[in-house]
Amino acid sequence: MGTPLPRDPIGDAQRNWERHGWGDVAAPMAAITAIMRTQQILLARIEGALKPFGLTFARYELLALLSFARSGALPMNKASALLQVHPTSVTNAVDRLEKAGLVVRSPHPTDGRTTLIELTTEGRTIAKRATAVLNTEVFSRSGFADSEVDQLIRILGNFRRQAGDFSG
Amino acid sequence: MGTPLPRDPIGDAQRNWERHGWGDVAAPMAAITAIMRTQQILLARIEGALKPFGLTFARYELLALLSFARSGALPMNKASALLQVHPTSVTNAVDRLEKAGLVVRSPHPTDGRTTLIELTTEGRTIAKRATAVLNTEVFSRSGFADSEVDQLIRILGNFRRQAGDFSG
DNA sequence: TTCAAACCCTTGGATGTCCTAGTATATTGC
DNA sequence: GCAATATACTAGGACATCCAAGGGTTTGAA
Repeated sequence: MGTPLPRDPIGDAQRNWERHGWGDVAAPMAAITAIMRTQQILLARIEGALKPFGLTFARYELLALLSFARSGALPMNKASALLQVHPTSVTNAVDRLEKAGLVVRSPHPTDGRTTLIELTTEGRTIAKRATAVLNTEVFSRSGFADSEVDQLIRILGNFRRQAGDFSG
Repeated sequence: MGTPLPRDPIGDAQRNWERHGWGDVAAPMAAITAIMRTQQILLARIEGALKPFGLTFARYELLALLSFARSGALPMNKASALLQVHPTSVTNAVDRLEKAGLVVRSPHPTDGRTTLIELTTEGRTIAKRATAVLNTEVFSRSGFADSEVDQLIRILGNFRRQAGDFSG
């Protein structure tokens, strides 16, 4: 995975699709494959930036979410819904963040089924520092032009709405 | 993860970024987060379509790659390079595909270090059928307009080239 | 009021990805 | 020709994601 390939493998795949009679879906296939690959590249950059903090992207996302909650606490099911991941993924992330002392679980005051995730002081500090690094090292140098960012937000926003992510 | 949220969580995150003094990178952050989420949605659809074949996307990609190789065989390192995944991921996929009887490992005729992955007859059949299902059930109904597909291919192609995926 | 249905979180299992060795084979350079 | 370096694959481990199931808590309908 070091040296650039001489040719774009996704472009090749698209041509193969066309050559085998799937010309009508070759372009969407290529676009979707490109999304998969782009996600992989971006995730690697993000995880690299977070590594010094002992954080993964999944854990960082949870920390960031909590840091924006007024009280610094959220029910696990709410975190699961907002992060759009399976509840067990939140359980997993909270286990590790709790072990690292960045969050604590506490019982919900009125609903015995619910567990609140609460940011610790250190958790809030780490969240702030990690955000700064992520912003300066990854998001500010994404490689996307401003107009491309706008297009991505628009196109993927429509897609996510269609997919049932949100109704707004 | 069933009911749509009343508001777009990524839009909310973008506003939170702006509110906390990161307005200059809020948009790229939102675009990148949207890519992550879109990948997650698409992957779920793809895996759903492949499930009846006992395939995952990773295994399917390898099968498809082999099916486009003239001889129906490729060295593992070449597959790793073309799929842009770590060699151990290919080892993993080949293990399972071999167990399922869809590919076989064979020694490289001249290089003792290299292992060739070869499509079996059944592997070729499954690849063809899975491709048809994927094309008709996922790629042909991606939810992206034609113009959006073009923009995605262009924007993400530039990005991948910048990231060092290919030099073409 | 009571009890079934709904909801919340966790455990256990299957997969995928990456990284870090470790073994075997090729290539290179002296 | 032989030793040092480079390549190719695999084993083992850390994490993340999802699904299926189980146990506790609430809700709501009879």
